[in-house]
Amino acid sequence: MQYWLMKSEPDEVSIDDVMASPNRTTAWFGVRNYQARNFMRDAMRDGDGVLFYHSSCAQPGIAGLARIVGQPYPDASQFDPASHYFDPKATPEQPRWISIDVQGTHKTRLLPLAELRSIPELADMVLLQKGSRLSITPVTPDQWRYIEALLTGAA
DNA sequence: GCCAACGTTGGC
DNA sequence: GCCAACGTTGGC
Repeated sequence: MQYWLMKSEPDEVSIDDVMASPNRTTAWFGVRNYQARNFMRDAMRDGDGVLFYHSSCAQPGIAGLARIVGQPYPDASQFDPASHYFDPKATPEQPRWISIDVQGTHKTRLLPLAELRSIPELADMVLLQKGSRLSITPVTPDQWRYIEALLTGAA
């Protein structure tokens, strides 16, 4: 069991959008960074925990909890010339980019980035390191437990 | 809108 | 393989 933080622009897909989806599940597509892709392809497992993060918005921060569902599969948008995420170098025989399904479990209060930065126990989060921009970053079990308890009141 | 930081591309 | 130029991310 591993844990991840996944960034989404709420204008594109917000925690409310995820919770309103069938089965509260949505395809995570449009990742166009190799390091983030490799996490999806090589490390994510069915059931992994996800911190759902709102980025590039007025109130950046963690907005909910989710989990990984199933296995990765080719991202359909890479083959679609009309898509913003079209990649002319990708073919169905040799896909470059992948999707994975994410199921919302809780919408939480917004845990703002500034508050995350103020918590000593979370100082080592990859998200908070200088220059960190990756849209998918690993979260340690300790970091997960701390944030889960903070947001859900769970022990 | 600004800009720092990082990633990708492509000529050589 | 180097590296300059360019593009993107994302907080502020």
